[in-house]
Amino acid sequence: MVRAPCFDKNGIKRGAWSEDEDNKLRSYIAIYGHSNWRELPKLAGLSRCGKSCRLRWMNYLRPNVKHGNFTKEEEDIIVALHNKYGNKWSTMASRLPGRSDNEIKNYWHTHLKNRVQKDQKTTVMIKNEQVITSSSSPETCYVVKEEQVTKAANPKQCPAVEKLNFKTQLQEVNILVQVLSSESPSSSSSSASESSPCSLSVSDHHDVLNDFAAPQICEPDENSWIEQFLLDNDSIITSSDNNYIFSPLGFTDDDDGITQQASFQDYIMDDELLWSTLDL
DNA sequence: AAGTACTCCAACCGCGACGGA
DNA sequence: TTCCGTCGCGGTTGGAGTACT
Repeated sequence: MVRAPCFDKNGIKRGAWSEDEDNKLRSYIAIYGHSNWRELPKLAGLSRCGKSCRLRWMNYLRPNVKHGNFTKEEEDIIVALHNKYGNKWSTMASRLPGRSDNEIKNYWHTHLKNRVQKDQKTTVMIKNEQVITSSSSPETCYVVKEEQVTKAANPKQCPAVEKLNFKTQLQEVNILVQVLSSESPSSSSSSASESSPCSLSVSDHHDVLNDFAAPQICEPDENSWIEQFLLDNDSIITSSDNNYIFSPLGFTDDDDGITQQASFQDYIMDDELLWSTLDL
């Protein structure tokens, strides 16, 4: 499954790397590092170009590089990051420890792209009439249409319920926020809790829910599932230094005291808005 | 068993970004 | 400011392995 070794007109070897070449590169970098990729192959006794050495090191020989199957969690992270960044493979790789940009790119194209495209088709089909189910009572189905949430007369009218499941979307956001908050510039200099780069705060749930600015609900007494969901899922997230807070109310940056408040519908219905709100 | 089509991933290529002279 | 060398990124390709006919 690799290119057959060959030599170009300058005597530079190309194609698959041999065990011996790997060892040479590995041991050279272990001793001298890789400050100059161009000079490295000569010094290490390799008939390769610097670019090829760099690629081999970054994708395969580097310590802590994981090989083999991606976990379900890794898949979710990749999908979430791709939503946010598009084809920024190196950015995605920096948030997935042990995976190279090349590996993520390959995995996306061979495994995830088709799956996500399928999902998007389903979303487009019901673009103007989106559906949410309650996580606590799946038999209840809400239709969101132009700033209004109405309870569907018949849950069977909700053909794509799973694709737009509220819980699933927020879980995806939670994963992304955890990944992103771990590399937030301000969190690195934090003097606050050291325990986790991303901790959940439930202490403000009550206030948050009191302030909850939901759009017009046609049947206000029957939206209790929303509260129930919020309590069930600890969906208010703060980074360890409390600089960033993600909550159903908006994305808060305590540094300048600005709270960007988005509508309930924004968070649930519009991926673009949702990601742009998480502008880290 | 043999031929063909398809899958997957390591490696290559070209280009833009960046830093130093 | 411009030029040049190097690095890193993202798209593409080659070809071994596997599935299908």
